[in-house]
Amino acid sequence: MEFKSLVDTSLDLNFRPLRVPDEVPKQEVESNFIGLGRDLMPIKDEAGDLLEELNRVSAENKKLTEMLTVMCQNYNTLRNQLTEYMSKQNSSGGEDHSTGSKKRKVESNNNNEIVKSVQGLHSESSSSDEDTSPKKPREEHIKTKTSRVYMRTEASDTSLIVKDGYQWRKYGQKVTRDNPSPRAYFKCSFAPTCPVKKKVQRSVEDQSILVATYEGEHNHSKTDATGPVTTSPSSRLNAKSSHGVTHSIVPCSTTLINSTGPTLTLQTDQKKVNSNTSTSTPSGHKRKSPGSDHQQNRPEFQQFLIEQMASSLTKDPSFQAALAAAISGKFLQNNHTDK
DNA sequence: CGGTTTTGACCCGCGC
DNA sequence: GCGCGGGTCAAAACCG
Repeated sequence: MEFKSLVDTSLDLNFRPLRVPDEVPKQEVESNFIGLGRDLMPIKDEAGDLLEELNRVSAENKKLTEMLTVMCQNYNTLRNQLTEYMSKQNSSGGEDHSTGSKKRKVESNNNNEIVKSVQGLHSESSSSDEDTSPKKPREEHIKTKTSRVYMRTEASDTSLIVKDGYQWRKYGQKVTRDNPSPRAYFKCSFAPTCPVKKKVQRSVEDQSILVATYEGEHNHSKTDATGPVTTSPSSRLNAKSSHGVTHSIVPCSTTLINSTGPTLTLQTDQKKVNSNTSTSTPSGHKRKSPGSDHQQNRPEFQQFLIEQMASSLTKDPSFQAALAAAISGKFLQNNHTDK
């Protein structure tokens, strides 16, 4: 995929003095300056020191959350681009015929990407459309084209939501025999005008992978789908840069937040940040936060960094969990020190 | 209040 | 013909 080559992702979070902690976020910091103050300074100095440190940590915390927001935006932008790219490919190449392989089972997929078009694997379209379907009633199945999209999420995330820029209405859920995970059935919200349906189910082999099977083609654009309805978070995100805060979950946070324990802190703060950033330049140009005069203030570096991180997000779920844990850890730390 | 989600019931095709 | 299983319906619950 081209998008992958666009942003190479060797993630380097060490651009700032305080690293994003993988394991010992809070206690290490605490003990560091507690010990420092106890040995060398009187109590007042220690308190001042703590305050200073607290301010620093708060500023970093704020910046981290801003970065996270920007990251989410970039992530979703990339994903939307990818989705559009895939749908273009499907409509151009996947319609006529593809390979003639056929099987219904979910193919094994050891994908590292977050979304994977399975143009080559797909096969489902051919099974129902062309090869072997004298048995199937032909009314719809001959016309409809099917395609599959694989999306990596956290295994703990049970939402079965595949954000593809369209609005979907869930009309059923079923536990199928060959897969313990429930399969969700969605219709396009524009139905009956738009006949598209999709099925979403976790992969049997890798619970962190959602398999979305699309049937039919949208007769409207994604942008048509932007609206007050709730099932299309990614489109909402795109609109968000101009609208400001939405009261639902930030799109990529469905993965991020659901995947980690301390969800509330992160989520509410994202809302805060969003409301802040709504006044600034949208889509990846975040404003400077006060007191940060490191190299990351250079826009090109920021851009590069953001792209790196966004791409990293798309590839490494554990990174998402680690980042969310780090940020929420900071929040907890702040709360703890405030009291 | 309107739209969405949930979920049990129902329908229907397929294999035996 | 019967049972199974996937897909859909529809009423109730939920939500903003």
